[in-house]
Amino acid sequence: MKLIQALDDVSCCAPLAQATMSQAEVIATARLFKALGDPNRVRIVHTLVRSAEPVCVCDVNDELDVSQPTVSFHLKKLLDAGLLRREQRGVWAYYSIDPDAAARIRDVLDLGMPR
Amino acid sequence: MKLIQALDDVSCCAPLAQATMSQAEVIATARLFKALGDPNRVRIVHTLVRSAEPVCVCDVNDELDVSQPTVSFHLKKLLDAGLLRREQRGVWAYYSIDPDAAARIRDVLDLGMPR
DNA sequence: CAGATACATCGATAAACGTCAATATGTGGT
DNA sequence: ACCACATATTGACGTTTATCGATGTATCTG
Repeated sequence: MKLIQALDDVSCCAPLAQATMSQAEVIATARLFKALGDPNRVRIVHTLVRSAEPVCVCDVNDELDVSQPTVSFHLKKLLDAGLLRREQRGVWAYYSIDPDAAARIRDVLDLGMPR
Repeated sequence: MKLIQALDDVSCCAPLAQATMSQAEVIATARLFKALGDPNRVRIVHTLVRSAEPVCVCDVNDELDVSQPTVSFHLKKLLDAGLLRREQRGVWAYYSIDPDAAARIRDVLDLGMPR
Protein backbone atom coordinates (compact mmCIF):
# COMPACT_ATOMS: atom_id res chain seq x y z
CA MET A 1 0.00 0.00 0.00
CA LYS A 2 2.73 2.36 1.00
CA LEU A 3 4.69 1.25 -2.01
CA ILE A 4 1.82 1.98 -4.34
CA GLN A 5 1.43 5.34 -2.70
CA ALA A 6 5.08 6.02 -3.34
CA LEU A 7 4.70 5.14 -6.98
CA ASP A 8 1.77 7.49 -7.27
CA ASP A 9 3.85 10.25 -5.81
CA VAL A 10 6.49 10.06 -8.50
CA SER A 11 4.00 9.59 -11.32
CA CYS A 12 2.22 12.58 -12.74
CA CYS A 13 -1.25 11.74 -11.46
CA ALA A 14 -3.77 9.18 -10.30
CA PRO A 15 -5.23 6.82 -12.90
CA LEU A 16 -8.29 8.14 -14.72
CA ALA A 17 -11.81 6.97 -14.22
CA GLN A 18 -12.90 4.62 -16.95
CA ALA A 19 -14.52 6.15 -20.00
CA THR A 20 -18.29 6.09 -20.17
CA MET A 21 -18.55 6.45 -23.93
CA SER A 22 -18.07 3.44 -26.15
CA GLN A 23 -15.92 3.85 -29.20
CA ALA A 24 -19.04 3.60 -31.34
CA GLU A 25 -20.59 6.49 -29.45
CA VAL A 26 -17.42 8.51 -29.80
CA ILE A 27 -17.34 7.96 -33.55
CA ALA A 28 -21.02 8.77 -33.98
CA THR A 29 -20.57 11.94 -31.96
CA ALA A 30 -17.60 13.03 -34.03
CA ARG A 31 -19.57 12.41 -37.23
CA LEU A 32 -22.35 14.63 -36.02
CA PHE A 33 -20.01 17.47 -35.11
CA LYS A 34 -18.10 17.04 -38.33
CA ALA A 35 -21.28 17.46 -40.33
CA LEU A 36 -21.79 20.80 -38.61
CA GLY A 37 -18.16 21.83 -38.92
CA ASP A 38 -18.49 23.90 -42.08
CA PRO A 39 -19.78 27.48 -42.40
CA ASN A 40 -22.07 26.71 -45.33
CA ARG A 41 -23.64 23.84 -43.47
CA VAL A 42 -24.07 25.89 -40.31
CA ARG A 43 -25.85 28.46 -42.45
CA ILE A 44 -28.08 25.81 -43.99
CA VAL A 45 -29.05 24.33 -40.64
CA HIS A 46 -29.65 27.73 -39.17
CA THR A 47 -31.89 28.64 -42.09
CA LEU A 48 -33.88 25.44 -41.87
CA VAL A 49 -34.29 25.71 -38.12
CA ARG A 50 -35.71 29.18 -38.45
CA SER A 51 -38.24 28.16 -41.08
CA ALA A 52 -41.55 26.68 -40.02
CA GLU A 53 -41.92 25.14 -43.47
CA PRO A 54 -39.53 22.95 -45.44
CA VAL A 55 -37.23 25.06 -47.63
CA CYS A 56 -36.60 24.42 -51.30
CA VAL A 57 -33.07 24.08 -52.65
CA CYS A 58 -33.38 27.16 -54.82
CA ASP A 59 -33.69 29.31 -51.71
CA VAL A 60 -30.75 27.67 -50.01
CA ASN A 61 -28.88 28.29 -53.23
CA ASP A 62 -29.66 32.00 -53.06
CA GLU A 63 -28.35 32.22 -49.55
CA LEU A 64 -25.02 30.49 -49.92
CA ASP A 65 -22.71 32.19 -52.45
CA VAL A 66 -21.44 28.90 -53.78
CA SER A 67 -22.39 27.01 -56.93
CA GLN A 68 -25.48 24.83 -57.12
CA PRO A 69 -23.51 21.55 -57.15
CA THR A 70 -21.73 22.65 -54.00
CA VAL A 71 -25.04 23.34 -52.27
CA SER A 72 -26.17 19.87 -53.29
CA PHE A 73 -22.97 18.48 -51.84
CA HIS A 74 -23.54 20.11 -48.46
CA LEU A 75 -27.20 19.13 -48.31
CA LYS A 76 -26.19 15.55 -48.94
CA LYS A 77 -23.64 15.67 -46.13
CA LEU A 78 -26.24 16.88 -43.70
CA LEU A 79 -28.74 14.36 -44.98
CA ASP A 80 -26.25 11.53 -44.57
CA ALA A 81 -25.54 12.70 -41.04
CA GLY A 82 -29.25 12.27 -40.33
CA LEU A 83 -29.77 15.94 -39.58
CA LEU A 84 -32.08 16.71 -42.50
CA ARG A 85 -35.15 15.32 -44.18
CA ARG A 86 -35.75 15.52 -47.91
CA GLU A 87 -39.07 15.73 -49.68
CA GLN A 88 -39.75 15.96 -53.41
CA ARG A 89 -42.59 18.17 -54.60
CA GLY A 90 -42.80 18.16 -58.36
CA VAL A 91 -39.61 19.61 -59.75
CA TRP A 92 -38.52 20.98 -56.43
CA ALA A 93 -36.75 19.33 -53.51
CA TYR A 94 -37.58 20.55 -50.03
CA TYR A 95 -35.35 20.10 -47.04
CA SER A 96 -36.17 20.43 -43.38
CA ILE A 97 -34.52 19.70 -40.07
CA ASP A 98 -35.02 16.13 -38.95
CA PRO A 99 -37.43 16.31 -36.02
CA ASP A 100 -35.09 14.33 -33.78
CA ALA A 101 -31.94 16.16 -34.81
CA ALA A 102 -32.07 18.81 -32.12
CA ALA A 103 -32.71 16.17 -29.49
CA ARG A 104 -29.87 13.99 -30.81
CA ILE A 105 -27.43 16.86 -30.66
CA ARG A 106 -28.51 17.70 -27.15
CA ASP A 107 -28.08 14.07 -26.08
CA VAL A 108 -24.60 14.04 -27.50
CA LEU A 109 -23.76 17.20 -25.61
CA ASP A 110 -25.19 15.88 -22.38
CA LEU A 111 -23.10 12.77 -22.82
CA GLY A 112 -19.99 14.83 -23.41
CA MET A 113 -20.64 17.67 -21.00
CA PRO A 114 -23.02 16.72 -18.19
CA ARG A 115 -25.07 19.25 -16.17
CA MET B 1 -50.03 43.37 -55.55
CA LYS B 2 -51.98 40.81 -57.47
CA LEU B 3 -49.04 40.54 -59.86
CA ILE B 4 -46.65 39.79 -57.02
CA GLN B 5 -49.03 37.20 -55.71
CA ALA B 6 -49.12 35.59 -59.15
CA LEU B 7 -45.34 35.48 -59.24
CA ASP B 8 -45.25 33.82 -55.86
CA ASP B 9 -47.65 31.20 -57.06
CA VAL B 10 -45.43 30.01 -59.89
CA SER B 11 -42.23 30.16 -57.84
CA CYS B 12 -41.34 27.36 -55.50
CA CYS B 13 -41.95 29.19 -52.24
CA ALA B 14 -42.17 32.47 -50.36
CA PRO B 15 -38.93 34.35 -49.68
CA LEU B 16 -37.14 33.35 -46.52
CA ALA B 17 -36.92 35.37 -43.37
CA GLN B 18 -33.62 37.14 -43.06
CA ALA B 19 -30.81 35.29 -41.32
CA THR B 20 -30.15 36.14 -37.68
CA MET B 21 -26.57 34.93 -37.60
CA SER B 22 -23.81 37.13 -38.94
CA GLN B 23 -21.23 35.52 -41.14
CA ALA B 24 -18.71 35.93 -38.33
CA GLU B 25 -20.98 33.99 -35.99
CA VAL B 26 -21.48 31.29 -38.60
CA ILE B 27 -17.74 30.90 -39.09
CA ALA B 28 -17.04 30.84 -35.36
CA THR B 29 -19.73 28.22 -34.88
CA ALA B 30 -18.35 26.06 -37.64
CA ARG B 31 -14.87 26.29 -36.13
CA LEU B 32 -16.19 25.09 -32.80
CA PHE B 33 -17.97 22.11 -34.32
CA LYS B 34 -15.02 21.30 -36.53
CA ALA B 35 -12.76 21.13 -33.49
CA LEU B 36 -15.08 18.48 -32.08
CA GLY B 37 -15.44 16.63 -35.36
CA ASP B 38 -12.80 14.01 -34.75
CA PRO B 39 -13.11 10.83 -32.66
CA ASN B 40 -9.84 11.35 -30.82
CA ARG B 41 -10.81 14.88 -29.89
CA VAL B 42 -14.25 13.79 -28.75
CA ARG B 43 -12.54 11.24 -26.54
CA ILE B 44 -10.20 13.86 -25.13
CA VAL B 45 -13.00 16.29 -24.34
CA HIS B 46 -15.09 13.56 -22.83
CA THR B 47 -12.19 12.50 -20.64
CA LEU B 48 -11.45 16.01 -19.46
CA VAL B 49 -15.09 16.75 -18.76
CA ARG B 50 -15.35 13.72 -16.56
CA SER B 51 -12.30 14.60 -14.54
CA ALA B 52 -12.58 16.99 -11.64
CA GLU B 53 -8.86 17.68 -11.88
CA PRO B 54 -6.77 18.74 -14.86
CA VAL B 55 -5.40 15.71 -16.71
CA CYS B 56 -1.79 15.28 -17.71
CA VAL B 57 -0.84 14.51 -21.30
CA CYS B 58 0.64 11.14 -20.41
CA ASP B 59 -2.80 9.91 -19.35
CA VAL B 60 -4.44 11.23 -22.51
CA ASN B 61 -1.69 9.45 -24.36
CA ASP B 62 -2.57 6.16 -22.70
CA GLU B 63 -6.18 6.50 -23.66
CA LEU B 64 -5.84 7.31 -27.35
CA ASP B 65 -4.05 4.59 -29.32
CA VAL B 66 -2.18 7.09 -31.45
CA SER B 67 1.39 8.33 -31.20
CA GLN B 68 2.44 11.03 -28.76
CA PRO B 69 2.91 13.71 -31.46
CA THR B 70 -0.59 13.03 -32.70
CA VAL B 71 -2.00 13.52 -29.22
CA SER B 72 -0.11 16.78 -29.03
CA PHE B 73 -1.59 17.76 -32.38
CA HIS B 74 -5.17 17.15 -31.23
CA LEU B 75 -4.65 18.92 -27.92
CA LYS B 76 -3.37 21.92 -29.80
CA LYS B 77 -6.43 21.93 -32.05
CA LEU B 78 -8.75 21.95 -29.07
CA LEU B 79 -6.63 24.58 -27.35
CA ASP B 80 -6.72 26.80 -30.44
CA ALA B 81 -10.48 26.40 -30.60
CA GLY B 82 -10.64 27.78 -27.08
CA LEU B 83 -12.09 24.62 -25.63
CA LEU B 84 -9.17 23.68 -23.39
CA ARG B 85 -6.85 25.27 -20.88
CA ARG B 86 -3.21 24.33 -20.48
CA GLU B 87 -1.14 24.42 -17.35
CA GLN B 88 2.49 23.45 -16.88
CA ARG B 89 3.51 21.66 -13.67
CA GLY B 90 7.16 20.84 -13.74
CA VAL B 91 7.82 18.43 -16.56
CA TRP B 92 4.17 17.69 -17.11
CA ALA B 93 1.49 19.56 -18.97
CA TYR B 94 -2.04 19.45 -17.62
CA TYR B 95 -5.12 20.11 -19.70
CA SER B 96 -8.63 20.88 -18.58
CA ILE B 97 -11.88 22.02 -20.14
CA ASP B 98 -12.12 25.77 -20.46
CA PRO B 99 -14.73 26.80 -17.89
CA ASP B 100 -16.72 28.73 -20.50
CA ALA B 101 -16.51 26.08 -23.19
CA ALA B 102 -19.65 24.20 -22.22
CA ALA B 103 -21.58 27.45 -22.00
CA ARG B 104 -20.22 28.60 -25.37
CA ILE B 105 -21.32 25.39 -27.03
CA ARG B 106 -24.74 25.66 -25.48
CA ASP B 107 -25.07 29.24 -26.67
CA VAL B 108 -24.18 28.20 -30.17
CA LEU B 109 -26.77 25.48 -30.07
CA ASP B 110 -29.42 27.80 -28.75
CA LEU B 111 -28.62 30.21 -31.54
CA GLY B 112 -28.92 27.48 -34.11
CA MET B 113 -31.77 25.51 -32.64
CA PRO B 114 -33.95 27.59 -30.33
CA ARG B 115 -36.11 26.11 -27.58
C1' DC C 1 -42.34 13.78 -77.77
C1' DA C 2 -39.35 18.06 -77.26
C1' DG C 3 -37.75 21.68 -74.59
C1' DA C 4 -37.12 23.91 -70.24
C1' DT C 5 -36.17 23.70 -65.48
C1' DA C 6 -34.51 21.82 -60.75
C1' DC C 7 -31.54 19.12 -58.67
C1' DA C 8 -27.96 15.37 -58.37
C1' DT C 9 -23.77 13.13 -59.79
C1' DC C 10 -19.14 12.92 -61.86
C1' DG C 11 -14.27 14.20 -62.66
C1' DA C 12 -10.73 17.18 -61.64
C1' DT C 13 -8.10 20.07 -58.53
C1' DA C 14 -6.23 22.49 -54.67
C1' DA C 15 -6.23 22.79 -49.82
C1' DA C 16 -6.73 20.85 -45.30
C1' DC C 17 -6.37 16.90 -42.31
C1' DG C 18 -4.54 12.94 -39.48
C1' DT C 19 -0.77 10.35 -38.84
C1' DC C 20 4.01 8.96 -37.82
C1' DA C 21 9.20 9.12 -37.25
C1' DA C 22 12.62 12.26 -36.29
C1' DT C 23 14.00 16.14 -34.00
C1' DA C 24 13.68 20.13 -30.95
C1' DT C 25 12.57 22.28 -26.48
C1' DG C 26 12.16 22.61 -21.82
C1' DT C 27 12.47 20.89 -16.96
C1' DG C 28 14.19 18.37 -12.94
C1' DG C 29 17.62 15.46 -10.82
C1' DT C 30 22.60 14.07 -10.19
C1' DA D 1 27.02 20.80 -16.93
C1' DC D 2 24.90 16.64 -18.17
C1' DC D 3 21.36 13.25 -18.68
C1' DA D 4 16.76 11.47 -18.62
C1' DC D 5 12.30 12.36 -19.44
C1' DA D 6 7.72 14.84 -20.99
C1' DT D 7 5.87 17.41 -24.40
C1' DA D 8 5.97 20.22 -28.73
C1' DT D 9 7.33 21.05 -33.46
C1' DT D 10 8.76 19.71 -38.11
C1' DG D 11 8.65 17.26 -42.47
C1' DA D 12 6.74 13.85 -45.16
C1' DC D 13 2.91 11.00 -46.53
C1' DG D 14 -1.60 9.36 -48.03
C1' DT D 15 -6.56 10.57 -47.36
C1' DT D 16 -10.39 13.45 -47.14
C1' DT D 17 -12.63 17.80 -48.16
C1' DA D 18 -14.70 21.82 -50.61
C1' DT D 19 -15.18 23.56 -54.79
C1' DC D 20 -16.28 24.07 -59.75
C1' DG D 21 -17.75 23.02 -64.67
C1' DA D 22 -19.78 19.54 -67.28
C1' DT D 23 -23.05 16.14 -67.55
C1' DG D 24 -26.91 13.21 -66.07
C1' DT D 25 -31.73 12.49 -64.34
C1' DA D 26 -36.28 13.48 -63.42
C1' DT D 27 -40.46 16.42 -63.81
C1' DC D 28 -43.56 19.63 -65.76
C1' DT D 29 -45.38 22.12 -70.03
C1' DG D 30 -46.63 22.76 -74.57
